[in-house]
Amino acid sequence: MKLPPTYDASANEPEIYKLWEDSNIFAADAKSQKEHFSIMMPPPNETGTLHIGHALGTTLQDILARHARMQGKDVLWLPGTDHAALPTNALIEEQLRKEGITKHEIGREEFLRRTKEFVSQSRNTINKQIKVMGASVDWGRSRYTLSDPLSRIVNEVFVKMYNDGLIYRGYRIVNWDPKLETNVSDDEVEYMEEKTKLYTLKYGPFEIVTARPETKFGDKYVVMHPDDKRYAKYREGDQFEAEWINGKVKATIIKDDVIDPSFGTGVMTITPWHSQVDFEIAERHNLDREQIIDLQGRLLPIAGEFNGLEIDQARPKIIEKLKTKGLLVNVEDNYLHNVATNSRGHGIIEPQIRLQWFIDVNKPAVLWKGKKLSFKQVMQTVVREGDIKIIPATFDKMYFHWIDNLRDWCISRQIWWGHQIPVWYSEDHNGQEEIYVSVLAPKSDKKWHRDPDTLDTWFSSALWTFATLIDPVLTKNYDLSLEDLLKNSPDFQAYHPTDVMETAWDILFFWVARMILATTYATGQIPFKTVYLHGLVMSENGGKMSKSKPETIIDPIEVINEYGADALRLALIQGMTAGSSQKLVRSKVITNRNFCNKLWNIARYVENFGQGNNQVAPQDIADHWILKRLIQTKDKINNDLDNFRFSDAYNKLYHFLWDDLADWYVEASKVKANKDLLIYILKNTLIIAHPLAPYVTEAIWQNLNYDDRPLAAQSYIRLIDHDEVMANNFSLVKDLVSETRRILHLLNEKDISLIYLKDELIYKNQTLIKKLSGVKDLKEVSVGSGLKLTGLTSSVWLAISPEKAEDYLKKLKQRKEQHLSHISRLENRLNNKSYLNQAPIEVINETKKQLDDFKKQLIEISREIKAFEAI
RNA sequence: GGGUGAUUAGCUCAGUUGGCUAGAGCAUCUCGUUUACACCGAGAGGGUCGGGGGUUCGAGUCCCUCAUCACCCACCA
Repeated sequence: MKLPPTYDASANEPEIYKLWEDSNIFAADAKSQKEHFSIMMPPPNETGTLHIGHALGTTLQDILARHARMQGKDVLWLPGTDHAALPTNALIEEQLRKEGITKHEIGREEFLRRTKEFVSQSRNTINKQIKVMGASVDWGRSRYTLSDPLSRIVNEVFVKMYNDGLIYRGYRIVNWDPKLETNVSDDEVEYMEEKTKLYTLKYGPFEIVTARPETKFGDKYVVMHPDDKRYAKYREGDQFEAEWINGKVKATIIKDDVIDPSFGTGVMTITPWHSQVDFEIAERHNLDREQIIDLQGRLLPIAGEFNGLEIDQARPKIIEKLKTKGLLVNVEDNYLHNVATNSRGHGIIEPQIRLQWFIDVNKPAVLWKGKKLSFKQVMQTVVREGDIKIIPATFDKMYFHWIDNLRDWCISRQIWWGHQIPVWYSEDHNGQEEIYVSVLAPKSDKKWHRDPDTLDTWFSSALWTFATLIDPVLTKNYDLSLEDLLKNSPDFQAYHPTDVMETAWDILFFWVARMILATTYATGQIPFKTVYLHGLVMSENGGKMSKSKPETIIDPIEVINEYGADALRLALIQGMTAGSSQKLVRSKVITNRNFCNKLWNIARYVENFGQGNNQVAPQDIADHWILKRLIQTKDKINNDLDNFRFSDAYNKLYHFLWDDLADWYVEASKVKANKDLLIYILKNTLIIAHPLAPYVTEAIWQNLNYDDRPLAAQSYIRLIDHDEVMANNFSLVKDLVSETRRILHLLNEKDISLIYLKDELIYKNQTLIKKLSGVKDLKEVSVGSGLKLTGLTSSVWLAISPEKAEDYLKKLKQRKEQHLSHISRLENRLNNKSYLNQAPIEVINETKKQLDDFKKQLIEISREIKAFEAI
């Protein structure tokens, strides 16, 4: 089949993906004798479509997977999706709101039915998109966090932690979102800057400052710094009466050093039920707490006449009342402060004290390498001791800092979409609450009711690397313990710990850290050996892409439709460095589309020579040279990919393919083609390029019928030998050609001959040199004349009269100056005793060689200049 | 308030333990339609590596300092 002149990605890609799927080459084989390699795809949220960040992650993982496969490993790249409890729940509630109904009206069951319908649609879209990007995942092993098998593991781990005393239930202050009626973890809180009023109020003998007067009804403690001299006469525990919003209150003095004496008056009252800091003060001093605001964000009866009002309505009325009572001292208008919001849905967080489930991160109950450690300690240990390596290493600091400040993890949520907590309650005969914590529901005839709360989404995601590897069939057997399940699952035995976790750095805490926490505990293994973190992809103007600003969003699917998946993949990794954000500019995508087309056209050229022969051998100097370059390139790319240097690998491929192969070897082959070698070089270039640009390479492979098995199933092979001297001879010819071209272009001359003194290399390759350099012809002479080339060991002249070469003379003089300065720099270096004593011998030898080369060239250049001046 | 990272050609970015005569792509300029490719070929110009100081035989790379930008954490009563 004759290839068309340009590579049309959209015409080739879908068929190729189908070919890969049909030939089942991405299926892992746990029983294989080959070395195993495993990587888990971070499961995308089933809330919509994939964004450009997913495209980057998918590309990097695909490169790793294909590279490992070509190294002859048995590769498992496991795909899947996340039920994304909070975001999904928020989305469905939003839908309901638009329809004018509330979740309470339709009930839990109907709500879940709707949600399931929505996510299954969303999942289809996502899976399609993953295919479009060319991801070589094992679809047969696709997993879902809210599926039965994974839910079983979620329950197992919950129960195990509960039995080990690592999960407890308690009254704690949580981040309550009245909008979604759930609490969220600290990490899910997002602060937004807001200008508001700051009120100074009179409170007994003190003045206090607040931005939130509506929380103040129950305040009966006044707190100040113990060392604050202004208030030295007050002692802890002193009491006084104060006129307050709804009449007189009895207040108590508390001294605590969290108070900043320089803020406001240095005195504050506290509301432990609705503030983290206040709650902690109350804990330390054993103080009363009272709820002021209910879970829907309305004031409670303690607010007296304001009972039932929403915060926004109540605030101005409260201030009005304070004013009439003469308690309002001052109002500052533009007070800048941060409002806590839920990062999903942006409900304003109202701290509340609630009975919740927590994971204790400080209790030493995790057995790790023979020691009992706390979750915090395990998470620190595995990274510090190098069991897990984070790339780039700079994220270590962030990781440790996060763990140092980690508090107990609140894992219960009040939303409906998610894993319902496996806890049941009942009353015993004394009316005392009885708790039943188990993977299965209690069977006794007592009346049990299940805890209505669900688990934080990240609890199930934390199990992703191993829960996905447990045999789903086994999970139906409840006689098996978690240990049994792990032991009897071939996939877990073969693929865990996984080799790499590749993900965006912004979920290092949410997810990566928690996988480490849960996996070390549940399996005794690390979840992965290496964590590779990629940066954010920014819009063309450098800002973050955000859903609220649709014009900033680059849709990967649109880009792929226009330029092809390979072009997008290559654009994303070109110049990318781990952990740093990058801007995706259109010109970059075009460049890489062109790259794919270049490869396509090399193949078109090679296609002309028909089918190859098994007898491949280099003959001419160009053959030896291209083989040498191919081997070097292959080794370097393999090394780069082994070390996660994606951009470097691509850079080397780019220049090999474009500069060496297309511009030199293909051109040389037009003089004399070694057909079999040409095909051999192309085949192996395709193999090397395949992990980076899978579609176009496979398209060529298929079109040229290179093998029965797809390119995606091929392995790197040991390349045939080449001769060093021959290869270097081509380099000499290349230099000669380049210099000739430069001079001809500079002088804007054509139809010039090259003449040379007897030289076997030039004699043998005169057709090649003539064709590549564009000279009229080559002649052997006994005496040279014209412009002598300065860059070569042989004596070669351009047969042009020197009078025509004024520009060239200028150039020569410039070069002479440059050479002189280099020479003096290198000589100084070599005269420096400290340098000679301390620099490594290779560096010194390199310097000597450089100096030598410069000197040799200088002689040539000077001689040429003299010849000019003699005219 | 605490911390981290960035600053290299007009633009987007590489530069792995210090050895660099600082690279690439795009853009610019010159020449060129030689049938694999104009999504092309040949050639050229363009940077005192943010400023200042230091360590070293040697600094884009390490240290200090300043400036600007980005991000993270904490949270302001």
